[in-house]
Amino acid sequence: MIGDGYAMNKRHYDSEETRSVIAEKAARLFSQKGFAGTSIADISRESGFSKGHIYYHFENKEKLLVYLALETMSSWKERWESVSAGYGTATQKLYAMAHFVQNNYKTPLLQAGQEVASNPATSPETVAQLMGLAATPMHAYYEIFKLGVETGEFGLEESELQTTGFLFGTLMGGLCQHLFTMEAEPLEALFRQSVKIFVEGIRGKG
Amino acid sequence: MIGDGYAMNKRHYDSEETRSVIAEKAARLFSQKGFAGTSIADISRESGFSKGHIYYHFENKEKLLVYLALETMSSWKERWESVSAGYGTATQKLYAMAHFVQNNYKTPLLQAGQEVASNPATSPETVAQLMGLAATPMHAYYEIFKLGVETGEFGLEESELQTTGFLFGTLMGGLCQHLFTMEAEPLEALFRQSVKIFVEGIRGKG
DNA sequence: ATCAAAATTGAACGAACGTCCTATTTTTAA
DNA sequence: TTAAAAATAGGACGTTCGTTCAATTTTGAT
Repeated sequence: MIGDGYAMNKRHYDSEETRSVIAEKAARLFSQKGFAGTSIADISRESGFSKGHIYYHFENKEKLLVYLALETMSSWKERWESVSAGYGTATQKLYAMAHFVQNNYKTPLLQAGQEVASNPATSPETVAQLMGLAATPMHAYYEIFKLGVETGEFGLEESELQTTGFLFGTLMGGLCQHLFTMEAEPLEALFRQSVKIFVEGIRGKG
Repeated sequence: MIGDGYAMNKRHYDSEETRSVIAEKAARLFSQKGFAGTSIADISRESGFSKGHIYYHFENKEKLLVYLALETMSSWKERWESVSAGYGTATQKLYAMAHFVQNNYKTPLLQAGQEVASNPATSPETVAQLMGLAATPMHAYYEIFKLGVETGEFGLEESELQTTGFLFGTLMGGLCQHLFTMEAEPLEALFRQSVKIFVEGIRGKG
């Protein structure tokens, strides 16, 4: 209790937990039913808090999605960097990424983001924020392929680095769409086979 | 004018054209904005026909989407079979497929179908119809890889045939999502590179 | 114990939604 | 030319939507 001079302005009445419950339920709903397909009433019912209270924590529906997408992506990046450090070769990192994506990448949420971004009625500011999101995983993929070329694991031209990362990301994203409908084991096999095809398809020495 | 005994019951007052205009515009809207994100008013505005008239041609919004998805897929199959006959090797067919998909595959529409199918409020009959749709392109992909194995172009186990087709389809579908946001040329390059990676990644002789 | 601040509710709003219904116009057959 | 049929428009319906707001309960500091 001594020395509480300044840091005491932290407000821990904890409606922080409420906020995170709302965020969690909203994320799942947006992922499963899309942005337009999810109503505030849905989020209210699922989270157990009133519609009005959702607006106490989030300015509006659009800002809620943006918040979710941003938070998801920044946490994704941190976690991947931690995982990535445990693997040495690009090939290993690629397999690790596939496994990581299956368990962490909330692609459907980013899809909801794309839904919002492609709506002409959406504010340019929101669009800009949402479009920047795809850059995070793309950069991570790019880094792996760049490493692979440097180590000689992969035989890619400089110009193919970006596009290969893009294609790998597209495939990862596509597979994630089946997260809610397929069982984990066969889906994991598909993730692994994806990596195998890419590794074989671009390996050095032609 | 002679011999009009029976086939005369064909009604060609041609509101058939109207129907197809509505269908066309609705398909583009569902593709771009999703099912929930597209209103009947949107379709009315875009097609130039009144809201009420849309219900003259289609029972309701859900049936309209099902009709579009079904029609799109059956026409897709016919056209592909016609194109496919012009190419001899599995590798050639794969490149042809990528090009064909970019110009014909209305993947976003099937995504809208998935959106509807995953909604618990959707009738089981509709769900069943929509879920069967993905089978059409999957079978076409499967046939190509099967051919490739038979000719020795590809080195795949029997058990990998289905999954490889599935992965190729996932990648094609993912790339189609960029049809509305990317320019045609760079997108075509991505389609081609996809095929290259697959062909190299699974070719015979290891 | 008291009181201001924070958290939370529930009702109310206008707008937009899917659908339906009644005209009105256009087409076809007689 | 006329009358039935088909095509089309436009508005009315009940509902649901996102959002706001005044009222209430809970919390933290004094």
